[in-house]
Formats: sequence, C-alpha cells, structure tokens
Amino acid sequence: MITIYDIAKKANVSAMTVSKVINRTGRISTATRERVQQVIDELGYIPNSNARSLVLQRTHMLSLLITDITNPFYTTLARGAEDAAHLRGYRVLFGNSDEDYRKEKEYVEAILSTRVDGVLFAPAGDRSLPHLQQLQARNIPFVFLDRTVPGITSDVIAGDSREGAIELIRYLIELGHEHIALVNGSSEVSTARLREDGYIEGLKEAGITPDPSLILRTSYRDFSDDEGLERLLSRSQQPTAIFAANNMLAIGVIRLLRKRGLRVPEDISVVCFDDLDLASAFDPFLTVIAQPAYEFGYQGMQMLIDRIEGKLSPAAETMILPSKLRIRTSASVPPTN
Amino acid sequence: MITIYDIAKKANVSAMTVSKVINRTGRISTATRERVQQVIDELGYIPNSNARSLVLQRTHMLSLLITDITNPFYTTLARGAEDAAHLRGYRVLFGNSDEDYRKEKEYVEAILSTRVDGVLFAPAGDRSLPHLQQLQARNIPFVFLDRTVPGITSDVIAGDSREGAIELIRYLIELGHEHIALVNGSSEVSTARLREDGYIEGLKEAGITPDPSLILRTSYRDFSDDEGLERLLSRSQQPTAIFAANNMLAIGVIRLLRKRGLRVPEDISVVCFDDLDLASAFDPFLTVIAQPAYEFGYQGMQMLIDRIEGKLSPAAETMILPSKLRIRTSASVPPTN
DNA sequence: TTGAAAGCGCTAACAT
DNA sequence: ATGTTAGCGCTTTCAA
Repeated sequence: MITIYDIAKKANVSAMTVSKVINRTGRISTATRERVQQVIDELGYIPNSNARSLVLQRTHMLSLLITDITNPFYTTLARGAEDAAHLRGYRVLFGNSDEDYRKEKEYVEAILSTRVDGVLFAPAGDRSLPHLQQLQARNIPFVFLDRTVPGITSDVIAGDSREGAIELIRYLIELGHEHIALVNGSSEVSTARLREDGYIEGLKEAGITPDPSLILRTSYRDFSDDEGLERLLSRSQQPTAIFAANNMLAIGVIRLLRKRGLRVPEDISVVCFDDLDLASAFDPFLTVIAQPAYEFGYQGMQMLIDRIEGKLSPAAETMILPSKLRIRTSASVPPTN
Repeated sequence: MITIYDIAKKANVSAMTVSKVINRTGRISTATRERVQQVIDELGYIPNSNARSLVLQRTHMLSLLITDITNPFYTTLARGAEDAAHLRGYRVLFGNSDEDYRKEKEYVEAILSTRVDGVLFAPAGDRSLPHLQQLQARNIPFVFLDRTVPGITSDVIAGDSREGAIELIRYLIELGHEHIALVNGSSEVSTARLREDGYIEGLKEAGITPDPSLILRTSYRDFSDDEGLERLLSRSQQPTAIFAANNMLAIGVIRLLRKRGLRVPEDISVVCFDDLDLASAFDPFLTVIAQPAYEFGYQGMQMLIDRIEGKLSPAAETMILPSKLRIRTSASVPPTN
C-alpha cells in the first residue's frame, strides 16, 4: 500500500507538505506543489479514507435506510439519494430493513460503528424509537424519509399522505363509488395512519359514513392477507373500489382479485399510492397518486448534507413534496346491477 | 464519543483486555469478562470500525458496482448481494455506473480510497480495463458479474448468454419465424457479444443465413435508436420477431412498436433476456430467458468473500448460473399474409 | 513556506 | 490472565 510517506520521501518533502497539496490547504510554493503532485500521479497514490476519518472525525459517508428495496418507489429514491450524495462528495451506505425492526437494529448498529456522518431514514415504524434515540445520543443527524416517529423531532422530507389519500377518494367518489375499501399498511407506520385519515376525511367530505369494517390493515411490503380481502369481498354490500395504501399492496390486491375471477376495473376499481415506474411505463394501467420518488432521495440527501455541514438553522426542517394524481384505467365507474 | 479507554477505565482494566472481550480473542477470566461486558452494555459502547480497519487492514466492506440500478435484474441482484454480505458480516457499498466509464472511474477511486476488501463488478465494457488493472495493482480482489473484460483474469459469476440466446431463437423458429431481428447492447460488452453469437448460431442451426442488417446495436440501458428500429421495420421483408438482448431494450422496443401502431405479438413478436419481476408478476406478458438475479448477487458475494477469506484455490473460478425460458404472450406464430 | 511532534481509536506482539 | 508499547495513515497544532 502506498502511503503519504512514500510520496513525501520521493518528493523530498515532509508528510505534512504532501497532505497540504492533497487537501489544497495552507500555503505551498508552486514548485513543490507541482513536484509533489507529479509523484502522486506517478505512483497513483490514493489517500486512505479510514485514516483520514479517524483524525477528522468525519467519514463523508451517509446511510440510506429504507424498508423495501423491491419497491420501485425506493429504488428510484435510492437513485436520487445516490446522485445528490455523489455530487456533494459523499458516499452512500445502503440498508434495507424489510420493515423489520430486528434488521433495522442491526443496520443502526453498523451505522454507529461506521461513524457515518448522517442518515436518511425511513423507520420501520413507531417501534423504531430506540434506534432513533441511539442516533440522537451519538449526535448523528438524520432526516426522516416520509415516515416520522412520535416522540422524535428531526428534519423530515415527506409527501402529503393525507392530502393524497383525500384526492384519490375524491376521484373515486366522482366516478360514482360509495363503497370504498381501504387496504392499508401497519398502523405503526405514520404514513399509513395519515392515509387512513385522508381516506376517512374524503368519505366524510362526500357525506359518506366511514365503515371500519371496510378497512384492512396489513403490511406495506406485500399483501398476503387473503382471508381479510375475502371477508371484504363477501360482504352483503361488496365494495366497488379498493384504495390500496401503496403500490405493493395494489399489486397484491389485483393479483388476488384476478385469481378470484374479478376484473379490474369492470368489476372492481383499484387505486393506490406510488407509481410502478417500469411496469407503468410498459403498461399504463394503475391509477395512482404518484410521488416524486427521485426527488425524495435527492432533496432528502441535500437536506441531510446541509444539516451536517451546518447550513441549516438549528430548528428541525420539514419539506413536503407534491404528489400528482395519474388517472389510468384501473378505476372506472362502478358496475351497475 | 465513547472509546475503548472509557470502558477500560470504568472497568478497571487495560484497553487490551477490553479489546479481547470485544473480539473474543485471547484468554480472559470469566469475572473480568463479565465486568467489562457490563460496562460496555451500560455505556452502549460501539467500536469505531475506522480505527479497527486502520490497524487490521481490513474494512469488512465490499463494493457492488453495477451498471443500471433502474433495471430490476440489478435491483434483485443487489438484494441477493446484500443478504449474502450481511450474513457473513460484511457491509456493502453500492455504486451505479450507468454504463458510463467516467462514473465507473470515480467509483473505482472511491473504492480504492475506502479500502474495501473486494468488489463484485459488472464493468461498463471493455474499456473498463484500466479500472480493473487498478484494482489488481492494489490487490483488491474482484468477481466479474456476468460481464468479463478481455485481458483480465479473475473469478466470475455469470449466466450463459450464448446458450440463452440460442434457446430464445430456437423458440422463435419453432413458432415459425424466419426473419428475426436482434436489438443488442454495445459490442463493447461481453454479454452483448455472446448473445449475438447465440443469435447467429441459433439461426444457422435452423439453416437460416444471418443477415447483418437485421442487427441493431445500441445500449443495454435504454432503447433510444428510433431511426435504427424504423429502418429495420421498413425493410421490404419486415422482421416478424425481435430478440431484444435485455429487458430494458425490450421495453423500449415494445413502446416504440406500439407507438407505430404495431401490435405485440399479433403483428410482431418480441422476446428478451432477463425478466421484469414486478411488471411480470403484475402482467405476465413478456416472453423471456429469465436469469436468477438474486442468485447472481448472492452467489457472487459468497464467491468474493470466499476469495477474500482465502477459502478458494488460487486459480480463478467461474460459476455459471442456469437460466430458464419463460414462455408468455409477447411472442406467437408470425402473421400470415 | 515547510516540518516535527502528537494523537485520532484500535489491536498485534510481546512482556509480566 | 492481564498489561505495555508501538504503530496503522493521516492531519492539527505549533515551531522554525
């Protein structure tokens, strides 16, 4: 391994001088700078960032902790996060909790051990509290990614889950639906609660009394509560539309509906949060509230880095990104019978 | 920040003793071990992995360098890589070159600076040579991910691009196609060359003379050569089927075909390499040679770690993963007219 | 403008 | 079974 001393020796200067050349700090005569640079290039010297981190107490590493790498929303978001970090000279350590507190705990420990400079964090749910407290105790800044956790104040980048849900419900009601079911994520997740709020608010707005038995709570990661959906569908008054709280739930729901011989949207309409990117580009089918996933990552990282570099006022900041209703064909007027 | 000295002091032992407790090395009396552990827990001490890396000359970090994070093949692969690494106590630093040599170069430099223990590497193409040489010069082991680069010998995990292509062509020929076009990636990429070989071999096998003007070479990342496709389609003898060398190309091709009013598969059949995961689950449309993306990542990381930990014989190893023809509806018998 | 000394937090090697 | 010393590769004083 080539060290700074190898360069120093060969260029006939001290290690300090080499360090200054590399970091462009302090004053150096042009002559020595060039001589040193020459040797650096010649030997292909690349500084050891571990050693540097150790003395600087800064790693220039950021962590992105998400809950489902399979979800295109997060894939696109990861891209945005990477781009922003890269542009500002940071590297990104990814973590994927799979909505699992145990895995999340392991990642947080790895984060602590790596001494990353900050975390863009989509917590698995409210029980992520201790993990966040651990970060706070160690003064590692983090930005909440869409989901927040009660009891913790920090910067947040988010969409407007409540408003988006209202918009989706309004659209269904305009189409003529009155019996709308909600297939939601876990109530331990803040966005699931907000989407449920919006769902209820949207119904009330239209003078419809929300029916709690029309709400199914499962996991954002994948829909597997077959019996729950079964129950929903076999009600005397079958719902004519389903609002899935995210894209993965929508896919699960639609597959199950199809398996049971129900056509979408002829027999039942389906709408959801978050787009499917590739699948939608390929076949524009699902009507969704699309959130700007790339921006979530990009702006979230910007905010995190601004915080780390002291470019933000001390107060926690919140940035809400706009979402957009994309009307396609998975929802139509309810069947008349 | 809590250091090993804080623990040592509070537990009334030396730093070495604490180190031994943490790493379960050397002999320690049960009494002191427990006392030390107690203090560690109490203070929530987590070792600084930078300091450890510095002395150990091992970071327990691996890098996964891929070419298109948007492609579900790589997303799934990344998951597999993460899982394998995590299981064996390594963290993964992701890099996304976007098939761009310049970005790749930056990532390689970051890799060198981070002193990762190894790299699972899908090179952008043959001109990645200097980057790989840099890794070799620094003794950083790497495993080729599907693509190899002439002039470099190293471990490789790959699919059988040539065989897969032959299988796809055979299938099309069975359906009755004789005029089959190839929309390929860049010829700087080894898998693109192999798929082209397979395409030609498949045709020859059936007694069809390959027509070079039926081959279009563009980029794996996305299809944008509209004029090229235009030219293909406006030949006196229009191809009745298109073999897209990967999934992203297939999507681009199909979108363009649709825009021009051509139905798939009624007017023209399309098949490709690599599945679409989510999109396919949702709507099983595209007929593909599916490669086990997760296994690519999982086994690739295993191989890399085995290499790093000296569990492999010195000779470079090659592992070929089987692919599978998944017949769906995007290819059918050619139109009769 | 340049360099010497010290130390970031940890562990290998060698005492005791 | 436990502790001392030295040093991983770098940068921050501070002195020359």
